[in-house]
Amino acid sequence: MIDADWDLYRSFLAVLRAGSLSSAARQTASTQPTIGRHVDALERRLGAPLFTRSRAGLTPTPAAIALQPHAEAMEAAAAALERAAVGARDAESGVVRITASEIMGAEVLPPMLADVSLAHPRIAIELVLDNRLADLMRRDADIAVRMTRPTQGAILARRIGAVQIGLYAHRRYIARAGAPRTLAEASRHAAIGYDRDQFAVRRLGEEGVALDRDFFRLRSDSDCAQLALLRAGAGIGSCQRPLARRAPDLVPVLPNDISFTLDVWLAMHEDLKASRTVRIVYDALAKGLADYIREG
Amino acid sequence: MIDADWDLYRSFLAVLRAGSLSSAARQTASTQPTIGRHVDALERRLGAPLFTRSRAGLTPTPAAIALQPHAEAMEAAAAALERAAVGARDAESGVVRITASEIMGAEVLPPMLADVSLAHPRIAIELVLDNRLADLMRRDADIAVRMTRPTQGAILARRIGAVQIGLYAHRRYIARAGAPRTLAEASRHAAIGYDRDQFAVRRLGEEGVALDRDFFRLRSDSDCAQLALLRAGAGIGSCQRPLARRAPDLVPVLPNDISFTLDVWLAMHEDLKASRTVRIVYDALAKGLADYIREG
DNA sequence: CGTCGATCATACAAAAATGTATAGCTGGAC
DNA sequence: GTCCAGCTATACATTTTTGTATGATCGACG
Repeated sequence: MIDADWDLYRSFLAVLRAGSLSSAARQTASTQPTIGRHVDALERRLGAPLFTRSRAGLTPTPAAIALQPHAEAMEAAAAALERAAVGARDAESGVVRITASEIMGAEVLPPMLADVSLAHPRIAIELVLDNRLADLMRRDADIAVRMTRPTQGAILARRIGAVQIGLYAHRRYIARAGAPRTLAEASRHAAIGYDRDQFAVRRLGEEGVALDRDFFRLRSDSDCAQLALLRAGAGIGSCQRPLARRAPDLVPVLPNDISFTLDVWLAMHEDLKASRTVRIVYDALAKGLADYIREG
Repeated sequence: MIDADWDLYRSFLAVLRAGSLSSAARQTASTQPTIGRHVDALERRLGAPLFTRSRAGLTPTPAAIALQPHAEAMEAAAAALERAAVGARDAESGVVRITASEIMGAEVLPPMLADVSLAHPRIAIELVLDNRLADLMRRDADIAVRMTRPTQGAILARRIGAVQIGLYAHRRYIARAGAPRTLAEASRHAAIGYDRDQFAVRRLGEEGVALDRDFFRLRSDSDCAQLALLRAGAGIGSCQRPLARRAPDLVPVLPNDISFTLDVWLAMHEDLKASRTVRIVYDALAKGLADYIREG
């Protein structure tokens, strides 16, 4: 009988995904020797080699690749169990984990979350800022604030509305460099935009704004850094309209020429519907985001 | 984030099934304090009570019951992973676990397994004797020898044939008590049969042998004990015909009146088809059992 | 009404797993 | 060619987990 500890499968899965013991250890809040021992133990119990060791990392054997779907099934079941457990407890307490884009998480959500936290002192909130989409199915987070429609299966998603995006600049910048009156003029200005983030550039392209990397004179893949540059008067950049209106010194640039909207979606797993705790935060965000959009 | 050790879920499932910490500990080769601590830890992590403790055992809360299917999904995935791992290793070595009925396991299989073991010294064999059906899906065993057609899903089953069952008695018994010539006469003899095993009695009923408990003067729910009684000349009992023919001192009783057959099935999980090790044992048993049946 | 058997909870010793630190190897950049 | 970053493997101290032994409580049963 094999009957290995289920924890070993979890380490196994982490190594499969990370590609090395060290990397897997970093992602699982463990250490490299521990993960290594787990893999050793699992290989011993299963009686089959799972990885070929090298100095560069661990390469999975065909056997390990064949085992991966099963380990992922275990992971999915564990996540479902956790969601069910969270949904089952009815107390207005516990931890709610939210994932959002950088701008949303750093600029828009904090006031709303502050309100929730004050009104419900027993609810703890974790905020994960990541422009990549976190996986609600795997329970990377309980609630997601996204700018695209969630496509995964058992996800409860609500479209809050569309936030307007426009070009802005600080008064100081305008005073020094003047305000462009046409698109052609704008190209001679200090534009703030993305560095290497292909995803963001492509998304802009879909919105009808075809720009290549060289168009930007100030480049950063961090949305927060872009916003900070904008506020510091470094140049012209895009900004969510309600956010810009809160800053009295930001003025619109070419509002009639460049303007588009991004949908705002709020999502949670269906299994968490029953959780009062998650629901409280979800509803607060729904209302807060709706108000925010209306500001624009 | 909850992110509990997966081992906790396993203990949780064991307690759910066993109904008490002590019982769960026995079934998992662990101890009662350990299982208890696991349950405590899981309740703390999930933030919800899972059991109401009492001196008689642990009663699951509704929350725990809701969580059970997920834990079972994890278990199923773990079992599938193990089967895949066993199937993937191609060496003719490892452990093969066989489940069989008492008679089959104690009287019929051992010579075959001895041959396999000699021919393949690196294959270890575990033999589980249990008249209840072990669960191949859960990987309670790799191979099952059964007397009924397996009904579970992804099971590879082969009908080896039908073994004849008849009544027998030892020469010594016949010499002392005489041989019955009719069924009516037989009812005055010392009959060997089942004690409280309803399943066995009902199965006899289905075969057209309607007998109640009082018919038997020598009762045991252990098939091995019944056979030993028969061999010791204690009375008249049923026996597989090939088995009886091996014992020179057992003579048939009323062979024309009472005789029926039991199918013999050999089963393994489909996932294990690829395993050379399991396949070797499976094929050896298939051949050995076919020869055995032909002896009758 | 007491006894027996089975249960959970707790204290303490033993065993096992983990983390820290370090050595050694490898591949790519300059 | 050398350096650097990143990786695995190993030794050792520490922490954590586990097991043993025991006490206390409850219910079945005679």
